[in-house]
Formats: sequence, structure tokens, C-alpha cells
Amino acid sequence: MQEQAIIKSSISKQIAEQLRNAIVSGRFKSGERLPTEDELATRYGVSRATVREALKRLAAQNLVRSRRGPAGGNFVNQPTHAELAESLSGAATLLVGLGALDIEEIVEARRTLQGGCLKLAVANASQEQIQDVETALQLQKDPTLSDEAFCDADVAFHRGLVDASNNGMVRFVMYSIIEALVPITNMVVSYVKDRREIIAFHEGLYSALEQRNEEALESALDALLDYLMERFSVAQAQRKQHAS
Amino acid sequence: MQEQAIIKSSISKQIAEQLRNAIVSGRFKSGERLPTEDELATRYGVSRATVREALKRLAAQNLVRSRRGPAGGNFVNQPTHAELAESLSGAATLLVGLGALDIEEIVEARRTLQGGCLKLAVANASQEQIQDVETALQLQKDPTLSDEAFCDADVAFHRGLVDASNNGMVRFVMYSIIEALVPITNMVVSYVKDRREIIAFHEGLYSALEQRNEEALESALDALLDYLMERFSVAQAQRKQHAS
DNA sequence: TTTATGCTATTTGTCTGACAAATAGAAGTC
DNA sequence: GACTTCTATTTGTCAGACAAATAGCATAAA
Repeated sequence: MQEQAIIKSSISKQIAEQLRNAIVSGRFKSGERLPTEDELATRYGVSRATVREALKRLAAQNLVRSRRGPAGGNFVNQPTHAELAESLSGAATLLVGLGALDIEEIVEARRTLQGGCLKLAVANASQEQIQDVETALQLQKDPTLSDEAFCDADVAFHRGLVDASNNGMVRFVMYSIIEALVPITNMVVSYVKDRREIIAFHEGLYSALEQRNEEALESALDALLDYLMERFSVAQAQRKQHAS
Repeated sequence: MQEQAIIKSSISKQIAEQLRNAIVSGRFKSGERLPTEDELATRYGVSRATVREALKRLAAQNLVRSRRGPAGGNFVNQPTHAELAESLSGAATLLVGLGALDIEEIVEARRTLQGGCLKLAVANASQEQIQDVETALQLQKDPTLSDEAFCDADVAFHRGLVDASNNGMVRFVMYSIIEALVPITNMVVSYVKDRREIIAFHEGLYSALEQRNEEALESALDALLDYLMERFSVAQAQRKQHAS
């Protein structure tokens, strides 16, 4: 008995779906203004509150942004790489936070996938991208950086490395791994000595990239991961001892 | 609860942030019920509509789900792997739809990252997981499948392959690539002959996995990608000719 | 006793109408 | 011309209401 597939999801969710499809399929172009909330409401035959809930769902995915005023409205938002990275990191930190992924797994993933990524980077990196990696490295050397700023610089450095692969999809997925690793760096970075060591590793990575030496790159990154893992387990042991 | 400096973003967004933090940091445990919307409203000193907009933002990220009725409410949702993969692949398909990623790039990404993934799979796959891959393959052989069902089976097969890596993070990342590749399969699958060829490739992949032969696995997947790419460009050329 | 039925309270889903806040553009003023 | 003021438009928020789902309980029927 195949009754006309009764739809069980809320109206606002369905509207969000429809709008999303319209955006993804290009019926609303990037940057374009959607109809006003009032008009969407009458068009779909629902109240403005319902339309707004749908729009907020899309806003949470960085698909639309809204402005008030006469020239305002809800606009299709071409997500920038930064925003995408943000939503990715949201998902990644969520996974780590909920304990669905453990650190060992993430490090293993990084080890597993870096090989191909670095190969691409060595093959495709432009001079400019190599330059970007270096500036990120220089920024990280500033000893006045706060821990948080140091971690940000760390992320920027690693992003630069995967940017050099010149492949948007690779970049997209590697970003999420980098973000997932941030908690480790956070834990390790507290001591000045650790900073120096990390920077030393990064210098190794940079020069290997500059010389387009793939093997050196891989082994340098492996070494960095070994180091992080070791420091991390030490820090974790200390924390456990403290807790008990 | 600490008073924040004057923030320029909407109240509903701020509330969404606060709730999100509360969830991620574990103040609300997974599966737990949040306070009712009315109570959240009075607690934050806002109207229920505002609270609801915040909750819908979280719902869009699969962080909460809601049920009606006495035992209902808004619950913290431990996102399943499937849901997470969905949100990731949602972002990926979005990127494809907006033209930020092209097919060549995605195929290259798959080629680039598969190596490490398959290495893990060969090393870690359990007998059960190998079995899962086979059942997925058998399912795909059913000639009565609709095109859509065939594509679903295709996705299931490839997911099984990366599941065998036994690494949640790798899985998470590779799922998004698999999803991003669906448009290709869709385009290629229309002909029965293509189905047979695809299944032949898959049989190669399966037997290579079963024998834990990494090289064979890689070359089989490479061949499949070559085949898909070729068929895809043919289909695209035809489509272009049709359009003109 | 067991099963079926209906009632009730609770909670989310949606609607309505209103006002506040931001702001682009026009109109007025110096 | 530069500045201020007004106005219209649009999103942001509010308050109160009703609809819809549903778990639990009480009641009736087998």
C-alpha cells in the first residue's frame, strides 16, 4: 500500500530545501537578492515566521546572508573559502568534542592522506604559494604571539601547504583534517620550547617544499606528527594525573 | 554566564552560538533534552520566535532534533557518521553546483588521496567489512535497478571500500569525495552497457581487496576513474552538441 | 486480566499582527 | 557642494493565539 508518500517534515524545513535547491541549481545566482520575506511568505502560502525559520537554516549553512534596510534583504552568499573552512572546522571540532573521533585516528588520517597531497604540492606549487608558506612561517616566529595566535599561525602554515596542491577538493578535505588537529596543537603549544621545536619542523617542511623534494617533505611531516603525538600523550598523562 | 561586549550580530545568532558551545563543550550531553522553548525564551529574556530561529540554525547543522508532544522537545543529536558525511557532502555538492570545483579536480583529488586510503583498507579491513563490500556489489548487479538505485548502490560500494580503512576521519573525508563524484556516475550510468563495465571494475576492486593486494586495488581504481572520466567527457560533448 | 478506546496535558509547529532597528535614497538646508 | 533630515523599505524581535502530534492515564470492552 503505497500511499502518496506522506511528507512528515516540517514546512519550514521543506521550504529551506526548496530554496537550497534553487540556489544550488543556480536559479538564484550568487550575490543575488532573494524575494523579501513577505513575498516569499505569500508565494509559499505560509507566514513570515515560517519563512524566516527556513532562511535561518540556510544562514546556518552560510548559504544566505541578510541585511536590513531598503537595499537590504536576503542574499545568496557565495561561501568564501574562509567560511567553508569555518563550517568544516565546526564539523571537525564537533566530532572531536563529542568523542566520535579520537586524536590517534586523526593523526593516522593525516599520515595516510598527506602523501598524495604533498605529491601534488611538489608538482604544482606556484612560486607565489611557496612564498605564502614562507610568510606564514615568518609570522609564526614572532615570540610575542599569544598561544591562540600561535595556533592560528600554525593553521595558516599547514593550510598554505595544502593550498600548494592547487586542487580545490584536496584543499577542502585537508582543511578539515588540519582543523581537527588544532586541539593537539593547542595542548602542546603552551611551552616556549615546544614552539621552537614546532617552528624547526616547519622550517624543514618549508625548505623541502622549496626544493620540491617530496621525500624530504613526507619525512619532515611524519617527524612533526611523531613529535606532536608524543608531546600530546605526555600532556594527556599529566592532565590525568592532575585530575586524580 | 558571562556578559559579552557589545556584539553586532542578531540575538538569535548569539543564542545559537551559546547553545552550540554548551553542546560541544558537553554541558548538554548527547541525547539529552534541552529546556522547552518557552523556558529557553524566558531564561534568555527573549521571545519564543527568537529561540526557535536559534534552534533552527542548530537543526540545520544536525546538532539538535525536535519532537512534538509531552515527551517531546529539542534533543541534542549525536550526529551519526551518515549525517556528518551528509553535511560534508552537502558542502561538496554545493561547491560543485556553484562551479567552485570542477569534475577534473574532484577526480584528481580521488586519485591523489585514494592511495593512502586503500593502503589502510588492505591493512585493516575486517572479514566482515570485506563481506559488506561484496554484498554491496551483489546488490548493484540487480538489472532491475532504476538508474537512481544503481547510483545509490554505487555509492554504497565505494563507501564500503573506504569503511574498510577502519578510520573514522579518513572515512569522513572520503565520503565527501565519493558524494562529489555522484554527478559523474549519474551521467555515465544511463546505458546498460556502462553498468556492466562499472560492475566489472567493481569486481576487480573487490577481489583485489579480498586478496589484500594493494597494487591491484590501486590500479583497478585508477582504471575505473579513467573509464569514468572518458565516458564523462563523451557525455558532456554530446550534451554540448545537443545544446547548440 | 488483557486489550482497546478515548481523554488530557504538554510541547513543538505555524499563524497573525505589531513594533523596533537599520539604512539607502530623496528632500531640504546651509 | 556638503550636511542634515525625512521617509520608505526591509529585516529583527515580540506577544499571544491556535493547530498538531503524542505520551501517559483512565476507562470501557473482550
